[in-house]
Amino acid sequence: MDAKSLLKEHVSKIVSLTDEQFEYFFSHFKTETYKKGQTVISEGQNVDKEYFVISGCLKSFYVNDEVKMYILQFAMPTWWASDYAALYNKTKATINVDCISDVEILSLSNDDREKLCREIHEVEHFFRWRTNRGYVASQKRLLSFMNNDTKTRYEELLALYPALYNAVPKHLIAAYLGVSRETLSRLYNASKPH
Amino acid sequence: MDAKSLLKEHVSKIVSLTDEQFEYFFSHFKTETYKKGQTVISEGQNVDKEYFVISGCLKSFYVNDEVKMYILQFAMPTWWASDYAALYNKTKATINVDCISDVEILSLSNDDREKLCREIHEVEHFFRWRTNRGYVASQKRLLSFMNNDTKTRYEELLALYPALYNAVPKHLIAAYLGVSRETLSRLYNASKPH
DNA sequence: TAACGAATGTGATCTACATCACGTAATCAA
DNA sequence: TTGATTACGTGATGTAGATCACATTCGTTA
Repeated sequence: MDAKSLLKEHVSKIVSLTDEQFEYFFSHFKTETYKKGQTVISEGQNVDKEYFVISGCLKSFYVNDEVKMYILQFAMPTWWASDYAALYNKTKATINVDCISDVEILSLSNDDREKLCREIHEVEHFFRWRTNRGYVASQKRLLSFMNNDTKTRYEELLALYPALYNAVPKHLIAAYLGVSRETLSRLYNASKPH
Repeated sequence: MDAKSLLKEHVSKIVSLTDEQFEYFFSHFKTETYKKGQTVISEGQNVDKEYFVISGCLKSFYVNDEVKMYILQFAMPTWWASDYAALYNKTKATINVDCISDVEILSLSNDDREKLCREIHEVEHFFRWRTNRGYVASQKRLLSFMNNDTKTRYEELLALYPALYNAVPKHLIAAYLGVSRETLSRLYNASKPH
């Protein structure tokens, strides 16, 4: 499916926009393509856009002083990604976003989002809905982190993103789960049929 | 400060409502008071309201099968609390909310919030803003969980809620940090002057 | 003011996972 | 095809924090 249709279908699930409204809405997005491994947002820079994934897979992640990486999100088609803390507060990025595969994404600037939200009530409703979902998902993941062991979280992750299993290297899955790649490897091989 | 003024001041920081609009907005809230230890939301029941804290302190928490408690949030005055997953998805509560002290809160039903969001664009903007902040805070806490040791998270918590230190028993702080009360006790006493 | 339960402190032991070290397999670029 | 880089597996060892057990202090209520 092309970018415009994908976005339209995604938005239509939540709010009804007239064709003119959607055209206007869509006119604020810009198509961008990246190759596997390229960087979309990197730590320290200004962030003024968020991204809607059309094809491929992004990851957003934090890297600490000891160069350990923690993945906040894998963004598959119809998912949104950015450094929202930096975007909303107009501060420098503290997280990175890059491409796990070749990707096509639509970018929307913070100013344009806010303008669209002001101009079209339905658009504001859509973005409120979107953040609500993100908030609930984030709380759920936090709880799972506190409550469940690594194996359970690994199974949860595969249930949430079944496509990931073959799409991304295992050390990235470990970085999402917050464990070392060695631990994930042992875990994974322990439950294999022998 | 009385409930109405506190809510008005809180909302005014983000959006401008006319006096009539605010009166109308406020008319959908209901004052509720609880004693220390009473339950506001408990697991398994239907959830149809969210709460704005006027005075006192709530906690929202999850209890797992082994009866271990994990605190998602301490809600102080001007903070909002509910089981948002249950509220938004109209499912049964999986988390509990109860009172750490005597409290006064304002309740707003889900239906009324949605109605107000439809009727007054500014109100929708306010709630979008509120969820955005919650989302960013939740992501930040998740990262801290993955990246920092218990001591660092303990110091972060006290920086975020300085009032907590004397306001709540230490085993609740442990439940927020996701560690056992014994571990927190040792941590805390290790850094004491002798 | 007595007494009971809740909150806290602290030792001993156990365990999941990190870290380090090294080897092998797969992928990619020239 | 080959060399280099990246992904992955696995043993040995270290450690933060869990768990269990029990003592002590504090607060509430009768």
